[in-house]
Amino acid sequence: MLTIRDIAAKAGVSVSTASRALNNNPRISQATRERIQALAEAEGYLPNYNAKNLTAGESNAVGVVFATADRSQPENPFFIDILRGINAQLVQRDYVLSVAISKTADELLKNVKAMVAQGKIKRFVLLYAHQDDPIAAFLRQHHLRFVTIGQPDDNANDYFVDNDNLEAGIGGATFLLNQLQVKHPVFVESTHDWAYEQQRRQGYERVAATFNVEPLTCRLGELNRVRAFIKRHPEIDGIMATDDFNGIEFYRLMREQYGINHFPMVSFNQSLPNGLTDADLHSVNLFPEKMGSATVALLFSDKEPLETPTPGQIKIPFEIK
Amino acid sequence: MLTIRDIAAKAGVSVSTASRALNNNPRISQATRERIQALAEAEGYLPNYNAKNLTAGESNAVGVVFATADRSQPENPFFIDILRGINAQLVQRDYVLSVAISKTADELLKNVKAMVAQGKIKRFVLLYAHQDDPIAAFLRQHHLRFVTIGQPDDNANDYFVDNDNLEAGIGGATFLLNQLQVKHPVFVESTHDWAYEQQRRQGYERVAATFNVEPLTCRLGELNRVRAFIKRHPEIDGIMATDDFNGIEFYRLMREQYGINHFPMVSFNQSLPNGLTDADLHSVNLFPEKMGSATVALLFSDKEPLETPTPGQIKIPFEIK
DNA sequence: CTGTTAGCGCCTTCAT
DNA sequence: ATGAAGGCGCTAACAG
Repeated sequence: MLTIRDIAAKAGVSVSTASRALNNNPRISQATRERIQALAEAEGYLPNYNAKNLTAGESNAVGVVFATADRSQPENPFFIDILRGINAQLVQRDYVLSVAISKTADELLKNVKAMVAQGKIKRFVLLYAHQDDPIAAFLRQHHLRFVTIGQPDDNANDYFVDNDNLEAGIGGATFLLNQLQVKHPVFVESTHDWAYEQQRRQGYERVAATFNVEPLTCRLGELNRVRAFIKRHPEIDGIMATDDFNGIEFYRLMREQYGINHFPMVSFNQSLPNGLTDADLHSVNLFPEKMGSATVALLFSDKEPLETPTPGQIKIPFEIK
Repeated sequence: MLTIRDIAAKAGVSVSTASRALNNNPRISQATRERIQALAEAEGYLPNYNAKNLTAGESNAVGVVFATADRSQPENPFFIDILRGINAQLVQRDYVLSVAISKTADELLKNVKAMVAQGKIKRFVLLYAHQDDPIAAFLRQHHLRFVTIGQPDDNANDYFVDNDNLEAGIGGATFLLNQLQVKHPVFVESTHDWAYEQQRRQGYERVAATFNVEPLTCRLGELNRVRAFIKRHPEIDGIMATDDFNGIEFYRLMREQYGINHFPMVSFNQSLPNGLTDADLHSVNLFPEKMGSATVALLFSDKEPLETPTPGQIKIPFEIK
C-alpha cells in the first residue's frame, strides 16, 4: 500500500512537504505542489482516511438518520432518491455516508451516540422533522451540525431543507382548476397532521378562494366515514391529494360510489409507478435528489459559504407533470 | 475526551494492560480484566474507532451498495427494511453501515473503490444480484468479503441471501387454489426477466400441475396486448403476481374489462399499504428484515461460524397473510 | 519555502 | 501476568 512516505521519497522531499503539497497548502511553492500532486496521481496514491480522521479528530462521514419504523412516512422511494442526492455531493467532498436506522427510538439514539463518541462524526442529516426529537436535542446539545429534511416546527434555529409546500399546494391546485378544468376539487389528507400536508392544504385553500370555489377537505381514516363524506359530496369532480397513496385510496372509494373513470387527480412525489390507477393522475414533482444535494450544501455551509436568501433554510422548487 | 491512557492511569496499570483487558485478551488475569472493564464502563470510556481502524488496517464499516437507478428493482420499501435488519446486526458488532449509491455504474464503482482504498472497508453487501456486475468483479478480485441479496446466477461461489422463491411460489399458488378457491389463476410477471420472478413462476406451475389446472402466464408491458390477453381469457378468476405493483396493474385492466370486484389476488412483499385496490389482496411476506440480519451473519461467518445447511447461502422462509 | 519532530489513540511485538 | 517501546499514516507546531 502506497503511503505518503513513499511519494515523499519518490519526490525527494520530506513527508511534511508532501502532506502540505497534497493538501494544497500555500506555504509550498506552486511548482512543487503541482509536481508532487502529479506524482501522487501518477503513482495512484490515495490517502488513508482512518489516519486522516485520527489526526483531524473528526471523521469524514456524515450520519444520515432514518425515522423509526413507527413514525416512518409513506413515501419510501422518495428517501432512496434523497440518499442519491446526498451521496452524490458527499463523494465530491471525499465524504462517506453512514446511516443510522433502527426500529426503536432508544436504539436509534444509541446508534447516533456511538457515531459521535466513537466514530467522531460531526455532521448529520435527519430524514424527518419531528417535534421534541431526542436525536435533534442530543445533536444540539453537543453543538454538532445537522440539517433536517422537512421544516421543523419547534426549533426555528435548526437548519432544514424542504419543499416549498405552500407554493406547491398553490401550483397543484391551480393546475387542477386551470388545466384540468375541475370545478369542485377535494383536498385529501392523511390522519397524521404532518406539517407538509397542512402547508399544501393552505395552498389549496388560497387558490380555492381566488377561484371562488368552496374549499373541501377530506381526512382519510375510517372507511365508512370517508364513504359517507363522498356520498354527501357528489359534486366532487377532481382530487388533490397529499400523496399518491392517499389519492388512489380516495379515488377508489369514489369509483366504488359513482363508478367514475379517468377522474382528474393531482398529487405529490410520484411515488408509484403508473398503471396502478385509472385516474388521470398528475403529480407535483418535488425533486428529492435536489433536496439531497441542497441538504449537503447546508451541512457544509460553514466551510463553503452558500448564497441563499435565508441562510440555514433552503426551499426546493417543484414541477408539475 | 477519555482515552485509554486515562483509564490505564486510573486503574494503576500500563496502557498495554488496559488495552488487553478491554479486548478480553486471556493474557491478562480474569480478575484485572474484569476490574478494568468495570472501571471503563463506570467512567464512560469509549474507544476511538479511527484509532482502532488505523492500527487494525481495517475499518469497522460495512459497505452497502445500492443498484444504480436504471436497474433498480420495483420493491423499494423492501430495501429500507433490509437496511434495518442489516444495521441491527452491525450495531451489535460495533460496526457501522456505509452506503454506496449513485445514478451511474461508473460513479458507483468509484464510490466502492474509494471505500476500499481510502476507507479500508473490507466487507460489503450488494442489494442486488446482477450478472457480470463490475462491482462484484472488483470485490472478488481484491478478495473482499461480500454477500449479495438475491441469488446471483453467474458465480456460484458468491455468498448470498435470498428468499426461497420456488417455495414461496408454491406456497402462494397453493394458498390461491386451496384457501381462496380459485379455479383459473393467472401468473402475472414483469418484463424484466428477473430470476426471482421465474422461480416464483416455477412454483406456480408446479402447483398448477398438481391441481390439474392449465398454467397461464401474462407478461405485462404494452397495454393493448395485455388487454387482448385478458379478453382471450375470461375464465381467469384469481391472480398471482410477482409483486403488488404488477398485480394491481393487471387487476385494474381486468376490472376495466369485466367490472369484477374483490377479486382474489396473491402477491409478494407487501410493498403497498392497503386501500389502493379493491382486490382481495393477500401477500406472501418475505421478511426483509430477516434477510438483512441473515446477510450480516453470512458476512461475518469467517469469524463467527454459523450453522446453515449450505454454508454461503441462506434462504429465508415466508409467511402468507 | 522546506525539513525535523512530536503526537493523534490504539495495538502489539518484545522484554521482564 | 504485566510493562516499555515502537509504529499504524498523517498533520501541525516549531525551526531554519
